[in-house]
Amino acid sequence: MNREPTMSIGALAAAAGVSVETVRYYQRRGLLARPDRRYGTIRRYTAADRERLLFVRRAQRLGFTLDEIAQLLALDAVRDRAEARALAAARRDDIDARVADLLAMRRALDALIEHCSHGRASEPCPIIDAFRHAPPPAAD
Amino acid sequence: MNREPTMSIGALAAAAGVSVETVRYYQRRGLLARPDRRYGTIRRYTAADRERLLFVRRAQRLGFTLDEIAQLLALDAVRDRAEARALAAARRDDIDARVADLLAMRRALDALIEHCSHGRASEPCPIIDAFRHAPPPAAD
DNA sequence: TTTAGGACCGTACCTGGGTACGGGATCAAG
DNA sequence: CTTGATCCCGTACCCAGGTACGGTCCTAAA
Repeated sequence: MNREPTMSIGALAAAAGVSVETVRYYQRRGLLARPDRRYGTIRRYTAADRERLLFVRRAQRLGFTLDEIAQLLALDAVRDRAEARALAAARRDDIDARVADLLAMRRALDALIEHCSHGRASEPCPIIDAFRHAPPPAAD
Repeated sequence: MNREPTMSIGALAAAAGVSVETVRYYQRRGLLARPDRRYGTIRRYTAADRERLLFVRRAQRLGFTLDEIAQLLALDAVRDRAEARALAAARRDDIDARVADLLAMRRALDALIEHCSHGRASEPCPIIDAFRHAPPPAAD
């Protein structure tokens, strides 16, 4: 594996399937280092930079926010596994809560759609009607 | 039920559990009408206005965006049940897709957490390691 | 050598669903 | 009549996660 800084920012971005602007954005956010310009005035990137960028994208796909990813990266630096596990568990619980929420919505919508497909047209639509007569929303 | 415009914007907002600013925002978005100021310089609202506001909030709780709610309101005005049903079905499909996504994330996280809790400390954390060696993310 | 296509940088803008601010008018209570 | 709470309105700002723009500089290929 090539450890020499050979890639331009464009090549790095392409290798991870993101835009150059996104790479710069991650640099601003502190997720990626901005290498210094030893080789002319253009910054060059290594395979390690590419791995780190891919890491960010993969973690994003599991629902981590950029802030959480920054934390993971920091935990990795000090090899704090317990903390990393806690972070992952928090994400999992968050996902569980969101799924439960979505399923409740789904059931409600399903009932409405079902109800709406029976019954005569030009009566008020049960879907819309339901919003009109449902109990007031709970405080969030 | 009182059809006279009696409520101030503050009373209206309180009745629906939202802030005055939110009511104004909905007016700007075209979800709520801005009554004219026939009774002095202060705008007054009716029970119908309150119902419409509650409608908006309930629909929001089922995951409709404000734009979709505006559509529902328009469909209601012309009593287009088929279209309302289509909108609800689209929301439901959207929810299904999101749930599937979240469950995939959840499974991946679970596997990582499980894997991480076995194995010796001060080795690289499997959670973080997984991001490092996983296949490149699919293009979204 | 010229020229197209990057790279560089700072800064502004986008979405969605609001929240906050500031200055003036008005209303109800004491 | 004054005080304090509301109302009115326009405008700016917030969050995340970027995208877009504009101007200058650099580099590789013909």
